[in-house]
Amino acid sequence: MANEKKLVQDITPMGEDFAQWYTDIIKKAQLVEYSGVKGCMVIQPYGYAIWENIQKEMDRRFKETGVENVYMPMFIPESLLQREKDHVAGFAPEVAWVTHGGNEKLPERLCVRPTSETLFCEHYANIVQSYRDLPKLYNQWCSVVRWEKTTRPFLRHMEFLWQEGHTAHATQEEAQKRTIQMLNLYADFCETELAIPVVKGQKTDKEKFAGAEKTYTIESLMHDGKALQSGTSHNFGDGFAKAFDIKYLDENNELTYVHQTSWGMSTRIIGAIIMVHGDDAGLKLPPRIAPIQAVIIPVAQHKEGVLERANELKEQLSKKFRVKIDDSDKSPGWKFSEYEMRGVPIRIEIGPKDIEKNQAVIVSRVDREKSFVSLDNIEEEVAKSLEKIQAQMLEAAQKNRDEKTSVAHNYDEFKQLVAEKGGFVKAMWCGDEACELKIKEETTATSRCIPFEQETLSDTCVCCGKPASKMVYWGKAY
RNA sequence: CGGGAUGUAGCGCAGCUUGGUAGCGUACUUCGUUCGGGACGAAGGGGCCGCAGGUUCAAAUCCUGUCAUCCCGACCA
Repeated sequence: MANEKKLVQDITPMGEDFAQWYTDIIKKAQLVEYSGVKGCMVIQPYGYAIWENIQKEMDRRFKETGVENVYMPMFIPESLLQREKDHVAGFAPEVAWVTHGGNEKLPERLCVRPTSETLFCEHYANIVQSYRDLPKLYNQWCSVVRWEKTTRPFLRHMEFLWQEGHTAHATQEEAQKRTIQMLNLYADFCETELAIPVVKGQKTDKEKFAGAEKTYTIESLMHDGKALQSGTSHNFGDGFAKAFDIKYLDENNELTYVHQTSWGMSTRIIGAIIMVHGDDAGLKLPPRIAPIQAVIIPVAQHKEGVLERANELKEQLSKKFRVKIDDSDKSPGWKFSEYEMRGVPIRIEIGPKDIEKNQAVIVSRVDREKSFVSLDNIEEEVAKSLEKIQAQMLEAAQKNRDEKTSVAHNYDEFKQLVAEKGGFVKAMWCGDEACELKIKEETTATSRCIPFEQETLSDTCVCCGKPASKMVYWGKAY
């Protein structure tokens, strides 16, 4: 359709004010509502349904690799949190403390979990005795609390939902293998299910997780050129095992420390879905996780037989797809715009003219392209259309990311790219944290990751000019 | 936590300069006509103006404080 005019009022155009566009969409599409609790948001049914679909598929993938779900307490005694030095230093500034039970002051205060490494470690120390007990591949779906200074829907809540996987292995090799396996799982999940292309790589020491030996990340790029860390996977080596005394007897009857990993993805990823795919008409949800994959809009529904046929169609399609029918007495035009704004991948129009011809009209959210399909093979047509949309969305996101990825050969070029173009800037780095700090200080860009796919852009660090062997993705981030 | 902005009906806003007890658009309810890209008419319902103090005969309006939200930094998934 050539009709490009803005149908939905009150959504600030992206180009005008991206941040406002983001909040407008979240409010208009009813994903999140602010609550009376500072920094905590109400995730509304439509937003939560996206999370449920993400959970369902991710959980399936975890279990396929042998992971089991567990549930840990939400409180951590202060003494337990203190056990690993780097870990507590990293999280202490942002934990919430419980000091009273009823009217009585607690002998030891409890923190509300900001993450559960310490609890898993304590548990593993209890249950791991022999190499036969390993590996332990646990995951939990829960919420965690971090006392953030500022919050934004999905991107930063004081309490947020996530999954945290925690594994214990006999050897460092095995732990490393699992760390990378989960990173790859996240990356594949993002690309296949969410149509979000990611860059896989390792975090620099400055950016790595508190207590980790190595932190890996998948980084995605939003429509405004800012990066978003979309999932992480850490290898702890035996650092936590030593702090928590997690030992097992190996085949040679020798006491050995376990090697651990942890990995997580949060509701923040929903923010990525919005910012990677959305446009000025509203949300655009990847078919695979869209709560409603197809909405049926009866046209001239007061005419005889229309609603009946539309409902039949709904029944038929519901066996294979997530389908909604809107038979409210709003005008068809209103419904068209509404479901576009809410990101529903396809709309099916069915009216008297269609019924006469035994057809329906399928309209894609991606390009508003209309196709007339016979009711006899509509299931196949819907399936085909959803698949096509999923592919188109990934392609568009890839194109956007590629266009916003550039190479800086020297510092002037680097500064200019970060300031004027944004996006990912690829540049060589000497490995010295001082350069990272200087770059952040002067450009506000941070090192996003040292990608697995390395290129040699030059022999010298873009910042200090000393010899460099690592190519790094830099960018402003959420 | 620093700098800036904004809080008036579900949402978007006007009114504030010059105090006199609240209005517009949209959404909502009912009825009728409509229905293939946000339909039209008529009649209704809804707000002690973020909150708490103060000044005043009188405060949405002036003053102080506080809270929340947004933007830019710092911190972080």
